[in-house]
Amino acid sequence: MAKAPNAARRSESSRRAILTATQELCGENGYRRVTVEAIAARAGVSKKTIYRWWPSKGAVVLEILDEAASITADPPDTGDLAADLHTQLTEVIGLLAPSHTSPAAGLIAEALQDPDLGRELRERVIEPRIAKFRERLRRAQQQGQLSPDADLDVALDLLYGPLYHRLAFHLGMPDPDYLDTLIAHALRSLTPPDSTN
Amino acid sequence: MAKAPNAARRSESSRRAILTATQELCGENGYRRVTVEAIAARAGVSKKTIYRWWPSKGAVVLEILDEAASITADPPDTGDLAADLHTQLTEVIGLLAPSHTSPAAGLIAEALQDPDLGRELRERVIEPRIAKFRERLRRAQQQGQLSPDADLDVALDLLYGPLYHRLAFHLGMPDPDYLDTLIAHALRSLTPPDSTN
Amino acid sequence: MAKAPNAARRSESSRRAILTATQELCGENGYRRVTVEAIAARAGVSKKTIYRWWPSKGAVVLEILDEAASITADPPDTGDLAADLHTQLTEVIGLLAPSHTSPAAGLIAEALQDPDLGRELRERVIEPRIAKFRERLRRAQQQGQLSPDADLDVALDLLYGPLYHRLAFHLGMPDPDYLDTLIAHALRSLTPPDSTN
Amino acid sequence: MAKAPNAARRSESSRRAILTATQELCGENGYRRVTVEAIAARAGVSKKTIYRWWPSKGAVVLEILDEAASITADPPDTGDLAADLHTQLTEVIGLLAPSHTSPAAGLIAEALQDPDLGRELRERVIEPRIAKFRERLRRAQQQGQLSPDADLDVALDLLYGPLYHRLAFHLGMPDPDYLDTLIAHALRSLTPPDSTN
DNA sequence: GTTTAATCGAGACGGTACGTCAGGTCTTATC
DNA sequence: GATAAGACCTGACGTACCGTCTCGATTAAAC
Repeated sequence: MAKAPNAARRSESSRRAILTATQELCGENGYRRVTVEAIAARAGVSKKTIYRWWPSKGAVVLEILDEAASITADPPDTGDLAADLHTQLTEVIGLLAPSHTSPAAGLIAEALQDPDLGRELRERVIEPRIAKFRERLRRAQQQGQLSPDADLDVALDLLYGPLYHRLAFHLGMPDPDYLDTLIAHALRSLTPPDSTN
Repeated sequence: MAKAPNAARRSESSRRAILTATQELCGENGYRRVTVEAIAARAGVSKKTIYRWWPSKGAVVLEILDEAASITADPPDTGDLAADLHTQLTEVIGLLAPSHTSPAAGLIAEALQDPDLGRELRERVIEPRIAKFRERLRRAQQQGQLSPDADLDVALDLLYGPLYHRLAFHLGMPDPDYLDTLIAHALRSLTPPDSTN
Repeated sequence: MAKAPNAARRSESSRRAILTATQELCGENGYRRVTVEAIAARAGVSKKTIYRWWPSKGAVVLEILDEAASITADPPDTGDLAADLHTQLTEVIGLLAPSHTSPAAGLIAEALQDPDLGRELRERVIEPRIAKFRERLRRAQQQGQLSPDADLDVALDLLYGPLYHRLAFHLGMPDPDYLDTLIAHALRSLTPPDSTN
Repeated sequence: MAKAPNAARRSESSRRAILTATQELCGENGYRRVTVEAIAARAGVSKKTIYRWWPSKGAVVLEILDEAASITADPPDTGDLAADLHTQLTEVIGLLAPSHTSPAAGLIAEALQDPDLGRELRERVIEPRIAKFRERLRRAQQQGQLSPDADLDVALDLLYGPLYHRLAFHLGMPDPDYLDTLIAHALRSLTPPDSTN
């Protein structure tokens, strides 16, 4: 505790400048080519200030995603499950594309090879959002739109999986029609065969 | 043209040493921490020799995967589709885990941020294998095990997707039971509702 | 003018703590490795407080020497010129050795490359002491112990010179016997050849 | 031994560029303000190349002095001892002045606080030259120009000392007349009182 | 006895340079 | 002509201090 920098005296303007510069540089050059030096230069900030508050470039980008995620509303619940899923997944697709300039895609790539960063990413950004998504699915399940014994983890894998499959191999994110097809298949497999839906 | 290295004079022993050293170093330190310098030192080879034949560390690893893929047999076809899928996906899981020392996972991570490497990876390693996998599915479709109008791309997304979803967030690869569950869901959504399977 | 610090409000305890910490750190690590940050930490003082009253580390050390010099008595005058010179030079040797932890030696080294600090050092510490030394020599001259036309600057150069010559090349300070030899030579060259001394 | 860089492959042009750049920068900014980064930039060389062959800025400057010393002829021997000393000391004065841009003065200042550098400076540059100077004095002694029992170390201290005394306090190097006076005093103290010189 | 204004501790800040590391190119000598 | 060895330029890394600055809290002078 005693070693932590004194957050009370932290300069909010520097923090903002760093986050903004990082986002801009990701957009311009792609996550991979962003360097801490360039962030510092663009933000008009010393490298020390970046390293004082974040352990690495990845942590800065993580905070960007974290902020973005905080602002984002909860998963929609209009009553139409398929439509809500479409809305939700479209938003995720928007975060991941285009993969070579998306901070999110860059961070996922780095986190793949950095367990610490991966854990941070999962705990601070992914799981909270997934939890809400799962709640949405649970509500649907309680309303009989999903099989009562459906495994919601399976649902998450079937719905999110294709996005990351395609991301991994630059296959291009699903277009709206294809996304609907994917959702339809996922839902069909999670719905009782004799359902009257 | 005159500048292209003359493959006829290429030293096979150097090539082997490089590939072996790379694979060992990936296993020991993880893809991320492997450097061309370390490969050269371990292989008893000059960096120049590596760069003469491969453009980057990623390309070396790609060749390792390529070789491994060539050796691997075609997707199994025992007649039992679910079992064959299980076999096939288990093999992929074996390639991807553990994600921090798997050359494949490392290469996917790097390719995410390097379009050229991504293209190479897709064309030389992924697509040929997927093509065979798709053939296997097509045979199943012709035998009525899948809906005649099922979209095989959807099948690929539903079957492979969960692996990459879990890879992306260090969620752990599916265990055999869960894998069966995933396969069952995928197949159910690709099978006519009135199917007697 | 309004910006000049108000000496009346100055905290004497901070001043003392800074000077003490500096002296300790010089002794422990050598002048070169002493930093303003370390002084502040050791003294329990903010860097701002140091910079408010001194322009640099060198100035702090200068004040230490200045204080020490003020305490020190005037050059001795027992009537025995050679003995008095021996006493005086021995004291200077004590200040300069051991050269890597002596604040004085460190300051001289830094002043060599910093004209401003050099001027301060000369004006505040060196010249006042040299003036008294010169007076002592003048008294000796008036008493016929030195040639009436002896150049006292030469005397200073011959007497002090060897110390700095040896300091410059880590040749070790003269031991008492050698010091006597040096003094004898200096005096001989400053004394009339037919002197009956 | 195995860890030492392979001097056989060393680039002489880089070495020259580094030494030249360093000398220029010393002359322009003074030793103190010369940085390894600036040397590298001016020489069109990477910092790595500098650190491969020298441990520090001081070592580079040391090599400059070493080279200069190698080129310089031996101490003169015209038979006129006082004149030869004058020539020799004038050359040393030329090396040390002006003290704020002279590489030699800067190096002496740094070596004062860096025992390793000090030892290198002494062994590689100072002692070889002093040895020849001492030989010159010994020849003079054998020819009866100095007292047969004169201590040549004392001679060195008396002759070189004033230069370093004045260097230490920015007192200005002796002008030719004053230098003659100093030499005359030193010689008088080293010559038998009844000498007929 | 209050004001009140400067100093104090703490330490964040923009900088400069450090010394190190790896990338990818080029040179030299060997086979 | 390909190779092993490794020097080279480039550029980024993460760190150490510099000297400046902003914050409340303290404190001594002026009211």
